[in-house]
Amino acid sequence: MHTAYLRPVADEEFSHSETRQDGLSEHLARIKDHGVRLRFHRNQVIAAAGEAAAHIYTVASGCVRVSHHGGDGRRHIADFLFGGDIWGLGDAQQFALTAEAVSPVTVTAYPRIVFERLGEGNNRLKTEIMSHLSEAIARAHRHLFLLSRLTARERMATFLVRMMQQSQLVYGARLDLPMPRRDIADHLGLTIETVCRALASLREEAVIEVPNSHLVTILDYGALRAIAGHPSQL
Amino acid sequence: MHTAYLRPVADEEFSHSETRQDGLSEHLARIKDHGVRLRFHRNQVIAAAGEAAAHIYTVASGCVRVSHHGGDGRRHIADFLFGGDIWGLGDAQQFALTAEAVSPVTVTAYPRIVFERLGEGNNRLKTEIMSHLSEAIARAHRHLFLLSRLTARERMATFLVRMMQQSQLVYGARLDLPMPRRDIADHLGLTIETVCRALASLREEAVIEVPNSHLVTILDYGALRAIAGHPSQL
DNA sequence: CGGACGCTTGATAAAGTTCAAAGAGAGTGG
DNA sequence: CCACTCTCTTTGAACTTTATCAAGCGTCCG
Repeated sequence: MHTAYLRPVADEEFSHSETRQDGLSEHLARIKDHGVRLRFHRNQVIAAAGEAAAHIYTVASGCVRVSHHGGDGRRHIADFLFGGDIWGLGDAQQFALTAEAVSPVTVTAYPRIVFERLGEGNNRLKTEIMSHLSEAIARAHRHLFLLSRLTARERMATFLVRMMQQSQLVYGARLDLPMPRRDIADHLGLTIETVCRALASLREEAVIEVPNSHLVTILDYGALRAIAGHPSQL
Repeated sequence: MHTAYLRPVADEEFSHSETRQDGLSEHLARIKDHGVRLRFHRNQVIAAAGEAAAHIYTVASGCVRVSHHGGDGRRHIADFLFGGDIWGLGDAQQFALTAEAVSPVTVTAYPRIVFERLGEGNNRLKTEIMSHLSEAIARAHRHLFLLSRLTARERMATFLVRMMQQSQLVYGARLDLPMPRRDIADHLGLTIETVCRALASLREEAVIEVPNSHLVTILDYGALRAIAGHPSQL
């Protein structure tokens, strides 16, 4: 029996101590008076690709997808963000990707200009940003390998393991997937149908259960990790 | 007739004014006495994944592939580096990826510790590094879309356009591809055979010529770009 | 000249996509 | 509260793209 993935329910008030935490939140706390709290409905655009990158965002609650839209309807979701995740760092003048609400979302938007002023002469902050960007690169590279070389089953298993590791939405062995199948498909470079079949395949082998479409119960975490493959891919 | 891609032959001595240039080279010039020039044969490992990230590298000449090796022989090449490109920035203690020589390569290795000392209190340098990392993220995201949603032909066309834009190895409309088909395949998430067939398909439509396996002549750059698709993918 | 290696092309197979249809769930209005 | 509708999910069947297997070719180098 694996228990390493057991996690308590995350209280709203704890959301800033959550996943993918770098030391940036303490810096943001210093300009919290400039932060504006915004709410978005499901599928609402938080910031569009091409738009002037005027703000930096932190996700307070909910799930955000960050995606690239090709001209002809083809789409790729680069990442899902959850409570505590930061987005919009980096020095691009315009956003390269679009951020949309997967579920009802609350974000805090900090004017970039204030953040940059905070960074001037603040070496520790710049180091933290570099660290954040480095981690983003490492994540992207792991995903490149997934898209380049893993089978549909392996991608699905890897995705579930990643969600287990980083999501605040784990209750025991139950994993909440707030995003629809289409989003998972566009994240893993598959179609909706293949995502369904990959889940069905894992279900048939008693690795997971799928009580409903937004919930997955992990029955055999070891098997799931084994299917996902090399640890460096997670 | 398109001429925008015409470029002079790059002289060895000009290689530091080449592709993907950020403002980092001037900073490196200040610690050039600490730089060690190293030569590598084809397929020699310059730095392996997992190895302590003790140095930062700049490519003086030749072509380097940066790759991720899955346990079972599956491989993905995240990027190809050419003269002037810098590699090893970011704050990871170990390299996440392996760098190998595609062709005979000359690199300059700077001890990371010296570089970091240079960065202490040097805000401009840190800003440059952030900029470099941001660009690396943007590149990775474009490649995620390629792997996720483009067909073999589209990937090949995109690859050729990218190489045209960034390579120093363009002589008129002739493009030198120093890497073997296997490397291209592992970069594009395809097999060797599919790379061959994609090239053959472009050749049959008179978009390119392939005088020999390391040389491609671009006959119709406009068509190539059209096949590659949305500009944001390049 | 011979052998090794990399490239190309062909035939077959497999994985995943597309098309189609049916079922499940959530929200809405009567 | 129920019926209705809309959206999302699931499964099946046919098809397409790409991978795999196999053979032949060219070229580079000893």
